[in-house]
Amino acid sequence: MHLIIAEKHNVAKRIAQILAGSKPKVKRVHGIEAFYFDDKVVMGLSGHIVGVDYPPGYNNWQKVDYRDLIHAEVVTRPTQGKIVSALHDLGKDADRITIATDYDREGELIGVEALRIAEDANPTIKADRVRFSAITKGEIQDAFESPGEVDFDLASSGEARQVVDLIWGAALTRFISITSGRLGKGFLSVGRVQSPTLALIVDREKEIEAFKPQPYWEISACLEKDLRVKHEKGRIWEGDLARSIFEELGEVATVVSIKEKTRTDRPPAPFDTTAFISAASGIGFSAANAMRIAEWLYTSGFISYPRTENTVYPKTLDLRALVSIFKKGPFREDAERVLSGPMVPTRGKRFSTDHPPIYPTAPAAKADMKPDQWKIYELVVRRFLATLSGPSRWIVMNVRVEIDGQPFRATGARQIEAGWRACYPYSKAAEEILPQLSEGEKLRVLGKELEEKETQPPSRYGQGRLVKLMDELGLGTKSTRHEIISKLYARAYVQGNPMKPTNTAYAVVEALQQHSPNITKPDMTRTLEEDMTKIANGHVGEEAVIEESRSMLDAVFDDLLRHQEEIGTTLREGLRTDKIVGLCQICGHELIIRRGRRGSRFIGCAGYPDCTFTLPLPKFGMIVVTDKACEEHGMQQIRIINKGKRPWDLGCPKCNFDQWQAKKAEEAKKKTEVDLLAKIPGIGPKTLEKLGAAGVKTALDLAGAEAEALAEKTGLTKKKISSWQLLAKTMVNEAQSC
DNA sequence: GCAAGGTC
Repeated sequence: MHLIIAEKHNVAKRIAQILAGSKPKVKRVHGIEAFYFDDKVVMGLSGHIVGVDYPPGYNNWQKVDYRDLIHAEVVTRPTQGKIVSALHDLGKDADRITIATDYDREGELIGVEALRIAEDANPTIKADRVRFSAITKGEIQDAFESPGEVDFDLASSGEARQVVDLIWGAALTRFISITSGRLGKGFLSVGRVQSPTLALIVDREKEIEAFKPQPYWEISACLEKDLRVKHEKGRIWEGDLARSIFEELGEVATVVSIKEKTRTDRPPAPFDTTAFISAASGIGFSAANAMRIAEWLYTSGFISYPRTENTVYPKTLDLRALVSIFKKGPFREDAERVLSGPMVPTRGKRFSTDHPPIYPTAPAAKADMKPDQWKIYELVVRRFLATLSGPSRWIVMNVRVEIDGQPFRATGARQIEAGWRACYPYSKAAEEILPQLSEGEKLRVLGKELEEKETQPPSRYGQGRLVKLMDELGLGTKSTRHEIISKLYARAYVQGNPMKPTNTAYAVVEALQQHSPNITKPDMTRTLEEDMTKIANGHVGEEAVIEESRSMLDAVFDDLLRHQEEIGTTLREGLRTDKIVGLCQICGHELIIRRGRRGSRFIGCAGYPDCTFTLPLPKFGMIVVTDKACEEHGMQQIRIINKGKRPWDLGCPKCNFDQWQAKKAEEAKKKTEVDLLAKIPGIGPKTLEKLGAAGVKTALDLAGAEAEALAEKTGLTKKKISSWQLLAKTMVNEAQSC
């Protein structure tokens, strides 16, 4: 039998369909679908099916020596048990295995992982490799007609990457966590990709803090015909100059020149993952949420594979047929407009062979999905249609005006052809219509304005922008960038969007920048890439690269361990400041998030034991001290993050506690009133039921009820009710007075 | 309980 291995289930299915003349037979092996035809069977993996880790015995963070961790043997073990078992079974019966995983480095490694399992089951199995860059009939058939060899060097380079990442990540993560005392659930982490990313955010925040705003002035004037003009100098840095210009402005403006130009505004390139996340971020989706929804749309058959670096549609894609699927439904008008045009697709800068750009694969109705899913689907459809639309055209008008010798200008823009903007409303460009004017025309000056402004600091990174930046710097991959960002939130290194680093992040980045600077820079990824290329080319062995990396890490630890005490001090100080909620209103000391003996958490006063002020905090979830303060109590608002749930904005802990107490008191009051009703002599369970059905549930309800109406509703006598009411009133009064 | 990389 001939066994064929693909990287994912979907691809296995497509390959089987293409290679089998007829429909392949589906059989489950250990729960995994395999596709049979002739004497062949195709099976899909789920990416990596094994992973690297330390052998047992290295699990105790505090007890394992760092040096041992750095030099420990790294083992590979199955992470996808069922798939491994299926592969083992199929391998036993196969005399040939063809690796048909994705055509890239990780794909080669994933293929070798599968091959090793098959060889374990059948040592004499013959292996080969097919390479294709699109899952089309032509490409697949060509690839299978001339298979090549498995590239073990390329796979080794991927393996070196895995080991280096594990060793550096584990050793530094443990060191930072132990040294800061943050063990258990709230540990601090370090990694080749996450730490440089965090450093970007921290460095930007430092820039913002160090920013000194510069004052400047802008002069504008309002003219007849509703024409607003600005002084040509734009920003004027000297206040005296600005004032003197402003004061000398007279009553009449003269139009000096009018220039018109047409401007074409080209449609956007097809979506790769980075551009997709960036666009989704622009309409309010976090990177991780956008990818989660895209994943769902993909597995539900609505869009193509969402993890791609390609911004050029492959020739084999039938664009006209694809647009035609939207001839019915909400995109009808746009689809018809596109179909009636020349339909020349745009191309982005990056052309790779991994997967096509993201495009819609099936029509859908709004009712088919949840609102967020629809928003993302609509974005993909509109982007797709936009890439096949013509440019948007504008007439740009530049008007120069003089007021008492001072040059002013106005710029207008009028859209004359919407082009792609007709179907892609996400990036707006506003029109600015200027009145009809002629050169030499005189206009009265109706008003003038001198505005004092300040230069603004750079803005914080939003998630979309950060993903773009990571892409440019080579940090992470199309599949991992959004996960890395989620990780920074999970570790409480950042909060909000745009992202603001916490003091913990400052402290960790600072410690690393001082003692292990390479892990905080994108260069580490770059050097690792270079080493991997060397391994792939056969110039150096996997082991040599790993050993060199180990000795570099040893040198880093020489320094780290020498300074462990001072690193611990600064780290703990950073962590402490993230736990300050505000100042105690009783004694003025800091209010700090503390941990109780049984893992409970509370806000306590630093003045303890002299001051015993406390506030409770929820048992579960990560507590985040936000930068918003309560106006009434001056305390920072609290946010609780539970994995997989929406964050809970608890707000000011004092307000929250007061509300909770008020609610409790209200409930307790209600309860005693309920209890009181049952205590009235003559009211038994049956009568209680009757009263309850009539809406009388507490003694207070009874006291306030209209006796006659209640008698009618319950069938009880009015006399009885009246006597109970008397009792109820006294009981309620008594209860309230004590 | 650590990383980053595949995929669902």
